[in-house]
Amino acid sequence: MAQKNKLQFIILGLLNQQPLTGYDLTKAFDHEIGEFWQAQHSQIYPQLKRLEAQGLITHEVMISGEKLEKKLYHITETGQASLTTWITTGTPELTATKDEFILKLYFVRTNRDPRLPEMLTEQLRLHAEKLQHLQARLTTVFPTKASQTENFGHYLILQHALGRENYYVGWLQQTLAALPSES
Amino acid sequence: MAQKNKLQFIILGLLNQQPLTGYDLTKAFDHEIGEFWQAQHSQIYPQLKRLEAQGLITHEVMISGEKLEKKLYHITETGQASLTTWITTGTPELTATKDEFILKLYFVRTNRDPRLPEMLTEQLRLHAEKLQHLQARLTTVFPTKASQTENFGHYLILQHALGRENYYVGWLQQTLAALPSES
DNA sequence: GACAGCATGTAATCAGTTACATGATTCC
DNA sequence: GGAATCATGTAACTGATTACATGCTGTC
Repeated sequence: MAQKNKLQFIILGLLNQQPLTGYDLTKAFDHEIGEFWQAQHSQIYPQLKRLEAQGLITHEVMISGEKLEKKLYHITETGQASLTTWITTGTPELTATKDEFILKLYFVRTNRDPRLPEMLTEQLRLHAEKLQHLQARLTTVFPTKASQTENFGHYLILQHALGRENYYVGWLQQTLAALPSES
Repeated sequence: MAQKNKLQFIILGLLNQQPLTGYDLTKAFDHEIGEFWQAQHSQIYPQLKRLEAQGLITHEVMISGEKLEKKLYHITETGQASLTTWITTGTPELTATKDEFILKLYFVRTNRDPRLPEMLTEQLRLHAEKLQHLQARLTTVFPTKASQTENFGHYLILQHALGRENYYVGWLQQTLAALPSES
């Protein structure tokens, strides 16, 4: 069932928190939400038009300075209903993680393949960096116990991503250590 | 950089093990390799034509029964070189895992959201099933220590997927247990 | 003869990336 | 005045899914 256009729900979810322009939404994908989902402005602007045509959002035109027009989008009640339905409806399909490194590994036939140490070491470096980055994010975005329950979902997924990277790093270290010594 | 056409390398990798028809390749995505990558025949047949046009594979026509033609594809030396280059070249981009459930969680604002227990329980069931399935696969495909080093890459990624699901299940259980009691 | 499975292809559509294109505002 | 950033859009292309389309083989 492909992707079933998840972007529309991300936009609805973000607009449900506060009115935003297309530009604001684009920036959101460069920062916070970009940690686990990406979208470019060339995808966002047409999607906004479609959502508005469906009556899920509306916009008002704001003027910046002399004449620069920006469109501030608001979610409608219909939009909120659509968002709620999406969140409430079950998510019975586990999306396969298309990890290119894992794919390459599949075609390595023996544990004596001379490329293995280098391949694993590179991934170890990358995932250790990601782990560090997530650790820093978690402590800056959620410094206190109280802040964690304020934006609970965001806290959960950051913490989940951290745990996942932690597992990945451990697995890479173990696998590297278990390789037969080069000889 | 999008996907950079990984399908071509999967096909090359599979043909590097043995000659196969388009139909065989399609089936491979329903079974073994389908555990972590998907492709339909409508994507495979055109890709085979492109790979052949590039000289990375060739085919011979086989006759089944009276007149059913099948095309048995072989990898060429150029194809093997291309496969090796792909595996050997670094994999510096970590693909973000686009997990729809995680995305939904992001829009849940408080730990008292009444939808949380149900959402987490459903995922727990799904990932526990996946975990069991992977465990069964690992013991049937790699019953002995010796078999593990025979097809080392496949063993590694199955074992990696198992560990990942194991982490996911544990995280879901922990998160469920830590929710405030319903009242 | 019916049916499941073998075998190969194309067409239409959708999601997502990259590139093209334009203009205003703010700060130095 | 120049540069970075704000702000909005379209076009071209790629990767992937779904649907359309056809015919043969082996088994009951």
